[in-house]
Amino acid sequence: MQVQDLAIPDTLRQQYLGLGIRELYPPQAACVEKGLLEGKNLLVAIPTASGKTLIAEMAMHRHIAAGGKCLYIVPLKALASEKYEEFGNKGVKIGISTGDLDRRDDALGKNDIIVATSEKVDSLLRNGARWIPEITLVVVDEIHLIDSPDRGPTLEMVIAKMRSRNPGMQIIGLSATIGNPKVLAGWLDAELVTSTWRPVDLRQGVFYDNRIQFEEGTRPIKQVSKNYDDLNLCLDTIAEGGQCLVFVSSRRNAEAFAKRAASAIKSEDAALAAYAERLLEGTPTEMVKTLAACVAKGAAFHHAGLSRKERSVVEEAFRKNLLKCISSTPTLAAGLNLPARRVIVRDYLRFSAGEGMQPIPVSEYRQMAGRAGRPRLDPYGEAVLIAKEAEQVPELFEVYIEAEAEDVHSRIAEPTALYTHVLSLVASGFARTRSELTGFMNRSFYVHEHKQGRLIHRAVDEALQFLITAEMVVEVGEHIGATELGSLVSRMYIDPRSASAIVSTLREQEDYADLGLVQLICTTPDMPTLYVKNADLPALSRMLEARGGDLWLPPPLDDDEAEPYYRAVKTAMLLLDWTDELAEEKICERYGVGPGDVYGMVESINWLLHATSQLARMFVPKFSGPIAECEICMKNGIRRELLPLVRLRGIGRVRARRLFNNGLTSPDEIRKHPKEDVVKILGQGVADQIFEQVMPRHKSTGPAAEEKEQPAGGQATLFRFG
DNA sequence: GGCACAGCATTTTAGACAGCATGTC
DNA sequence: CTAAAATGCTGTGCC
Repeated sequence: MQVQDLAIPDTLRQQYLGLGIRELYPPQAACVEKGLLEGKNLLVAIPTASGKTLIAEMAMHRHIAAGGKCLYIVPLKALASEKYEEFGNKGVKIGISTGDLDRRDDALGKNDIIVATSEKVDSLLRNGARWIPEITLVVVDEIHLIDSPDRGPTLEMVIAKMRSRNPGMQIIGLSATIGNPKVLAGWLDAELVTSTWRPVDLRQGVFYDNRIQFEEGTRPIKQVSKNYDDLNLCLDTIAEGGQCLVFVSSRRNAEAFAKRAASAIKSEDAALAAYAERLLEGTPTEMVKTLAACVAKGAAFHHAGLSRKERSVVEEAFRKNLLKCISSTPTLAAGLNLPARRVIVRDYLRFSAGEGMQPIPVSEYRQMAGRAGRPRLDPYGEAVLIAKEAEQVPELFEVYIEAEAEDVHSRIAEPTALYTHVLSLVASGFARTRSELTGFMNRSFYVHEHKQGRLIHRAVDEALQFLITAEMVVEVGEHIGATELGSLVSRMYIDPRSASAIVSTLREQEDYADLGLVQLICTTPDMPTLYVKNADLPALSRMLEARGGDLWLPPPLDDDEAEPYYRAVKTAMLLLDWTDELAEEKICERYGVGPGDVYGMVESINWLLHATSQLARMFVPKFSGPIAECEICMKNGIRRELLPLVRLRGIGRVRARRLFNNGLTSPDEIRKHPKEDVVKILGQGVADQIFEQVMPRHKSTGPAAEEKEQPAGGQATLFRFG
């Protein structure tokens, strides 16, 4: 099918022709034939990198040309940014909305395409974003993630809510190949497009005894290292001029492989040295030093312990073909598009708590294998599994290479997933009575899949009962509605169980304590917690001994609850070290984590502290002041004594500390000192900025310091009935 | 008695969404 | 419950 003949806007056609795209890939053509450009719903279940983006883009431009608006839903923040870039510069307005990147609500609605994560879309629906009814096309990327136990229910609910709100809208689901695409397509009232076609030839094989056995023929691999097959496979691709991605099961494995690869590759490139230098800026942690040493020699590792900056350095250097090899945990498999000539799936067993070592699912193998082969750059891609015994060779072929993809199932019948979604349906007006609630759930993928909803209706009742007991929902005759608390919890996007635990524990306390507060939040299901090692136990007991009085939750008597308790306490300790201004590298060392973990944890607690301070304002006003202070301390990573200083614009944790240690402990104090003192500490520019704020020039406006201050009392206008 | 070290036993183990309101070194 | 690598611990040999 020729681009020339497509019913797409002419500007887009010219763009494509300009890029040398004249003919559609077969799966793309199939989509057009099934009514992609005529508003038909579509489920496109095709392999990674076979042109899904173009399919979505053509449909979106059609809608925009007809005055419509499009919503593109992605599973990861990193993917949102990637799609934002891809869709940009083509004559339409793109907006992006994730937890940390956001145009304001109303301005967001001015865009033609809005890219957002599924949770953010859910949140926008809960908060009543005004542009939602204008959406005429929803594209759901990686729609098979509806099967994910933790995040799948949100995706399912978002799809159901959007379709319920905008009944005439077109929906396009983009999926990896799955076992039961017809069932999913049936739920979406969609035409189904499946295909195994790929733009770059993918050769899949198993390595054993110094050769790769492909489906057709074998390929010998030179044995450079005696002990490490994975390294030999990697060096083989490099010798041939390709790059290599190695997927392993743990961070430690990823780092160990990168070290080995680095000392075997030994690149000496000035550009690589510059990247390594960039990593070492500031005071690097041990992990970053290791990473920089590897990068300098042409290899790197990639896992969630890396901060965003570190990740982007690695990704960029790999894209520029400077890095020859990355060893990675699953971060890279699911995340952004970073293809390589050869993908080595070294560890296909992964530890899982309570279940021991588990084989990874076929879908995950496919996702990793799909990274092999860069379109237009590599002649072919290779995905290689490593066998340790001869018998494993046919087994791996059977279990992964020739296996059918798994079926996709609804995960929405999990009672724990339903608390938040039932509350949201009630609070945002999707269900005003029990029968409306049942009616909504009857249109879920779960009921479509199982042809009956006994289990789910029971789970919904259970969730509703919890919400009524927790005073988030009230039932008056026929009518069910959200209370002020329920509405707030739904809009803050926290788990009702978290909110309930926070409110009831706050109410029980006589006195405020940072430790108790942070401990409480770390115990909620919304907070990720650190793993507790045996070696941590002495330090934890010492802490419980010394500061037990400040804890708000006593140690459990039951052994089963000991682990989550210790995890929460350890996490709380890390966060208190952060507000105690302990240097990042010390925190990483003390808790055995990477910079990325620290940021992740701080980000989570900030979100929950914000929610907690809103809850406290409403229900436990005596704590609302100190909690709001704790929130600012956590956001900046400072002790309480610096609070007055960070209220000034341009002052963060470092500058505030420098001022404080020089005796300038508050804006008032600064005003009393000669300006030269501040210039000496922070330099001319910053000093100017500070004095502008500290010295009131107009009586009417007052100093900026006061404007930034938050009101401590209740703000009735913040809340409205749902 | 004290130290170095081989060899066996034990420990440890992936990832990442959300609020809010804009500016740190 | 399944693996594999790093770290911890014990015991031996030697001075």
